[in-house]
Amino acid sequence: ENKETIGELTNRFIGFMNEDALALGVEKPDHEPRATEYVPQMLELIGQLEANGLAYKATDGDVNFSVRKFPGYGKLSGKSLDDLRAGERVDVDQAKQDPLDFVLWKHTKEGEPFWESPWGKGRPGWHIECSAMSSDLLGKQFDIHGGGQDLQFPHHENEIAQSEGAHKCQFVNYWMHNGFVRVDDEKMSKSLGNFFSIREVLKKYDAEVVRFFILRAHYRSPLNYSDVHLDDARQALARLYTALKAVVHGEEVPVDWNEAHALRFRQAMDDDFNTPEACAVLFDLASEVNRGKSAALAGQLRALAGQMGLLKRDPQDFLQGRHRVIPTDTASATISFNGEAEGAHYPAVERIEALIGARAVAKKAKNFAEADRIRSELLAAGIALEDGAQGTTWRRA
RNA sequence: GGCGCGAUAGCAAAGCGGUUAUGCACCGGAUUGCAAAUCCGUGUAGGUCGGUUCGACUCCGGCUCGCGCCUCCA
Repeated sequence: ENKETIGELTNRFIGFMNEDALALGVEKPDHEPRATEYVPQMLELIGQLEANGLAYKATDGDVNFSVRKFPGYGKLSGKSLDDLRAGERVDVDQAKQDPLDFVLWKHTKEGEPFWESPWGKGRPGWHIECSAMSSDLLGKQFDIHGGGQDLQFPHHENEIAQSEGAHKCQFVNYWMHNGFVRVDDEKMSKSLGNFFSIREVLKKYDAEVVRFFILRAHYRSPLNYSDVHLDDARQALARLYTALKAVVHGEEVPVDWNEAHALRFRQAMDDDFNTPEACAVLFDLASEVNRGKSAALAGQLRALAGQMGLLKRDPQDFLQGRHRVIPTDTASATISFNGEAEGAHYPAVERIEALIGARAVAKKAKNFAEADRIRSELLAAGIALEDGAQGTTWRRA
């Protein structure tokens, strides 16, 4: 519609995705394969499946995988071929030998992109892409394969059938399926109109708050998104940063893995990535930091949180809402305090500091009415003051 | 209908066959000029019906409710 080529369009959206991931503190993968660059490997895999008697060319020109000929079919999702109701919602393709057979190679259709192949011009089926790319980059057998729980069947089941059917060895050692994001307890979907993107959320909420919100729940659980929950996460994360702020702990130190909290933390993370339990350890540690003002424990708190990509910033920057990373339409940009949350208007830092100074003068003169008036004025503007031994500090309320 | 996952206090969310999860919110106290932050303390749990057990939120079974998949595409 907008005259972009397929390559330009996909590159544009890959760029957006990378910006969002960067903002959330997601580390870059070692490989970011693209299906279109792996067609030769896919053809090789399909050829191997044909040689092993698991693939056939159907009357319509498609090359299909024959699920009945692969003994383990259904082992991941616990489905039985005889119980599945093919054609329940969509008419069964008559060219298939079995209704549940899936396409490895689609014959070309007018106006669609195509590649040459031993089975004629066409394009790959969805499932074969993943089998070809993963075995090429990670080997015929590898440890962990992840994905949304909706992909377990048929996609991951089909990946297993293809990969094990071609290579004759176990495909994946562990499967990890994550729960869905819901909005106000409804499934996020375009038809419900409750669909929004990461970058829209990041206009309103700090990326680290979003990251922390996700880590507070187990990856397999459904994640119910709502502003109330994001606000809750922000308050909780502020407690951790406040503990760091209260104790001077100098340079960043590595995790002391022999220390009690670290042992609990590691145990939780080793148990199917129990990040909620790991977060609980961080809060216990924060309480101890607050009690004992121990620089060593504060360093440990920051180091352990860093394992999950948290608490990496200067505490004041977080508490005062500075230096947020917000994706833009062009490139990621670090913005400062005044470009803050959509629709909110906070006073300039100079203004805040001037008012704090004026309040200090009033307090010294025992003019508490004026001091309280200034504090109220700032609070109404979303700025909370805290009087400590080292003077008054401020943060976003 | 089949297969799978889930149901925890006001909200969110874990572990665990008997002993405080944790966070937010709330309440009492300390601290503070008053607050905030922090500390100390209290309270509020485990859908429902049965079973196993000396003892069940935790194990087993039924039921109810919710979610995913059972489909072309991705």
